[in-house]
Amino acid sequence: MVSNIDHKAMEALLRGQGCANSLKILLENCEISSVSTEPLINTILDSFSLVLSFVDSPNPPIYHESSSENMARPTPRRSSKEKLCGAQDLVNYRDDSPTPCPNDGFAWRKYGQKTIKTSPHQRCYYRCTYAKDQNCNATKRVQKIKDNPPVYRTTYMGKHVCTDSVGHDDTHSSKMIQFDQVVSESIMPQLTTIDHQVITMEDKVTDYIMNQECDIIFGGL
DNA sequence: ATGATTTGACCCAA
DNA sequence: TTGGGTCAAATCAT
Repeated sequence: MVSNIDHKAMEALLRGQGCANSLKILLENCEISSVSTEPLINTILDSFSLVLSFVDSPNPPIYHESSSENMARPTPRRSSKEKLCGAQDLVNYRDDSPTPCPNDGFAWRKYGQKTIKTSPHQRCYYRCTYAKDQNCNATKRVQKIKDNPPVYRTTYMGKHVCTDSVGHDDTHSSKMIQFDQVVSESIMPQLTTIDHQVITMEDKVTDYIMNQECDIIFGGL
């Protein structure tokens, strides 16, 4: 089991690495005249500072981009024993497995995979691990939408009603889902960022497709 | 043995 | 009829 601090450190490292790669691409393509490199550099430095703070301090500062308890973490592809349902954040996370599945703090079980007509990539379907046990109807779809750098679109549908949560209370009838800003838009304009977006789920909405799509970029890691 | 993933089949809406 | 979403048996991993 990886600690929460490790999750945040990993996330910060990946963010910094992603920005470094973006900077590299900009430099290689001589695009520094059109795009400021300063935000990239600052983000990289901030990432390292954050990681160092985790190492130095037993009580690391709360990362400013996150308001919920759990950050993504690089879990092994199979973590069947984990009880993770309840975390909210969708973060920049790289998985070396052939089928990247960014851990957003929920426990998901894959139940299908389809080739999509309009896309050369397959779409994977996941549902909450506790869908049966607790009648949790949360599902998500993950589809690669871009090759280089690899960009994955995750679409969340339904809401978590499972109670096996860590940290965040997810049992309310109204659902607040928050996504971390992965990388600032000025840094990666191609990335659809959702900065602390809050979606309130009303009970009257029966077909409450959240359709919160977040393009997750695993830039050249 | 148990739980997760894979994958072809099936269902249904457009 | 076609394509997207889900089911469920087979397979795999622990």
